[in-house]
Amino acid sequence: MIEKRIINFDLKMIKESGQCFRMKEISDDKYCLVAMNRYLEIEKIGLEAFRFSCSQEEFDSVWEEYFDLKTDYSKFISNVDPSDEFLTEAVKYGSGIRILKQDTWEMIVTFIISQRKSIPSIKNIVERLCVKYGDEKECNGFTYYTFPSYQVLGVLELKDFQDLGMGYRDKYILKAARDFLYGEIDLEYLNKASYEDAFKELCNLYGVGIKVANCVLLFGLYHIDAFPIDTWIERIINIIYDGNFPRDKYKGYEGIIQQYMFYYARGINLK
DNA sequence: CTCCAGGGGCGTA
DNA sequence: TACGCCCATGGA
Repeated sequence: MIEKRIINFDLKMIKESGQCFRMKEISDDKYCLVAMNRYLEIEKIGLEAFRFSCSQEEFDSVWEEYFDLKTDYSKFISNVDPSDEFLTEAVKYGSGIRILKQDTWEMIVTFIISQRKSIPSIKNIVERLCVKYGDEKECNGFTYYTFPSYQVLGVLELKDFQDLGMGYRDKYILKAARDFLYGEIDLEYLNKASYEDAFKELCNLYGVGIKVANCVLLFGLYHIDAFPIDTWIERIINIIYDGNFPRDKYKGYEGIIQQYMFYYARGINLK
């Protein structure tokens, strides 16, 4: 157990921001997640104070980077064009959001699953996949399941996915797992590649298009200039920005701006 | 280029 | 109990 003081960090906002699917609310001020083959609980114990259920060493080596805690998000918020009422409200509304640096393989599979799915549905499928093919682990008496590796998924057959509810996406995931397993695509390369190179490589995967590739780039590879356009963002651009969002104003970190927009639009149920 | 399947759960009425 | 929609993509 360690305690940290962190600003622009809201567990509920991060959980609801649609970038991660394995974070759960235990109570109003307490959340847990399974990520990076570990289980973590975080409790809000004061205005800007949090208690992490891990050692200082684990925090330093895993979670500080995972939650992007070295980045000052207040500068993204204060740089918003004040004449842009929607975005000004959006960053206020989602001021505790952070872009997580999640496992690349997990992001590929998760966002393949996400296509044409609602967030609750995505969570259910991911959980079933982990329970069935992840490793069972235990932390302080709590049993959890890690996200299955491509080594595990790549040797399965299509029928092994059928009771998980992923529908036609099963063939995409099996093919992706085999591509990694047989070295058709390389995680090390993806991690080091530029935005453009990683984008091209991701789009070569069967079932990965522009939207999913940008989600992997943003939520897994921390290319914060990636700007995924889903139905919500498309709706915002059309309704609020008359079909043209001024990305240039936020060049280099438009992915973070995108996340505020997404979270706000969903929160107010923009129609 | 356009159109549409594909599987199934979730939210709204 | 219906029915539209869902953080899209591949293939015709």
